[in-house]
Amino acid sequence: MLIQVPEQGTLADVAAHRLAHSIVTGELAQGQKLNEAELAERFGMGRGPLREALRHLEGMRLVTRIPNAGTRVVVLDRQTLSDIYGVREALEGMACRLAATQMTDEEIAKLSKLLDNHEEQIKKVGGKVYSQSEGDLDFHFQIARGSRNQMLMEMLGSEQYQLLRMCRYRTSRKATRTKPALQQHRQIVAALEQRDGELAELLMRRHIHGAWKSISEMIDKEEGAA
Amino acid sequence: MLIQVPEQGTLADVAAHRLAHSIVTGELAQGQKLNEAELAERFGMGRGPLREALRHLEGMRLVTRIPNAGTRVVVLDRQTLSDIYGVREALEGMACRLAATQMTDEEIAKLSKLLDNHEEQIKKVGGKVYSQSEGDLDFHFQIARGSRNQMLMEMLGSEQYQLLRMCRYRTSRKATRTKPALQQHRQIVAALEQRDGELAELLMRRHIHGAWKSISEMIDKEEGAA
DNA sequence: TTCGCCCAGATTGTCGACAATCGGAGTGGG
DNA sequence: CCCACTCCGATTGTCGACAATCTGGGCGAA
Repeated sequence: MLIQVPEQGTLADVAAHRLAHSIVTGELAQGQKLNEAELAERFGMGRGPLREALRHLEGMRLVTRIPNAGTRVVVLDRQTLSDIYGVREALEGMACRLAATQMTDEEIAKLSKLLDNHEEQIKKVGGKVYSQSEGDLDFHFQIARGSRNQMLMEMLGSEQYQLLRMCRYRTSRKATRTKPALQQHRQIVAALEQRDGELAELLMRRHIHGAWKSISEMIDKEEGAA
Repeated sequence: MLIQVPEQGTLADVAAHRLAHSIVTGELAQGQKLNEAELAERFGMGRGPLREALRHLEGMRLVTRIPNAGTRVVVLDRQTLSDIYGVREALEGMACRLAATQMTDEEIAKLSKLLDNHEEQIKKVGGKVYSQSEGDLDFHFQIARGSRNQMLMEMLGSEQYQLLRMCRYRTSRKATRTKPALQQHRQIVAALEQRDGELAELLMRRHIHGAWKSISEMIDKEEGAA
């Protein structure tokens, strides 16, 4: 659904997808250096296609490259994360406003159902926090789809601008705040059902702002500990 | 200023920059196929670096690639342009709101001065419509800088998401609407001087919305003629 | 001791050649 | 006359080797 099949196209494409996945899931640590020869062997291909994959990732800002000094996974410091959440607030708010007028009744019903599943999983306690996070991702992406704005969809959910997804994986597995989040999701769906775009936008912005505040505190604590 | 030096890094980097520039200025037509061997010879390099450059552009969505069938310049149809302007409205509005509280007095004064130059050039009649468009670009970018949000700056002005710039070059040279645009710019600067973020956002959104309406009509006319 | 130089080892950048695949012209049959 | 098949040229995908550059450690002189 969100994770697309490895795409049996060129080797460079599969490498780009695998690397992108490894990066957003945190399997590759931030700032980690990416050795071309090593990765090429791991993926069973030559260095040519692998370099192309790295250039692709560089284009979407998942990695940083310094000439003659290698490429590294991008580092999301506190300031960058703050910036990202600010942009997300604007974009997802916009998506909500549009979705309120553009989504079909069926889509909204499906969204509501998604939250039911979500609640179910939370009751069964936290073994599967990961899938919970994945579900949250799905919720936000479905709304982006509902906006009927292709660019918005790409920025928020698709392979493009994975940065937004990256911080989620990095933070949301800590799994605080799942219950208030669910509550807020319900409120948003209610606003969509009433076709109240302004309210939906307001609620979404508040939801994301709250998420950032929570994550921000968490970072402060981590840094205090370290 | 906005156009960065060709960057004497790797060959792939200079190719990426030259191609990106050719695309956003319209020197390379939309949908045009890009032949690897031909471009490589034109730039005086092998196909390796050139392919990397294409992969980079693919990452930033300036070109589309179909396996075993070559890469083409992205095509901005009417729907895509509409989507882009919608996103720009949200992002530049946000930039304005932030800039109202973040910009220094000096920066705002400089912005006002920029508009003076701008007005000067308009009075000298339109030989240099191109530079007028460049000036408009600068105005918007300076505000993005004023937001102090790095991600916003990259999305709106820097090399990333050149799509936004691309449609400008393609449309704004027609040079209608320069005077009302200048008027709106003045209003925005006035709002910034008063540190009224809400008003500044409103004005910017209206400004961009108006620009889209104007461009949309122009496209309709073109399609009607064709 | 400490600073600077120099030299390997490793890593990145570039090229040329070869294999795989696609599109289209030409041809033959219905 | 039209459709389908085949083959060929052109273009893309991939690999291996070589050149250029950086990094880190050892050595010698002040």
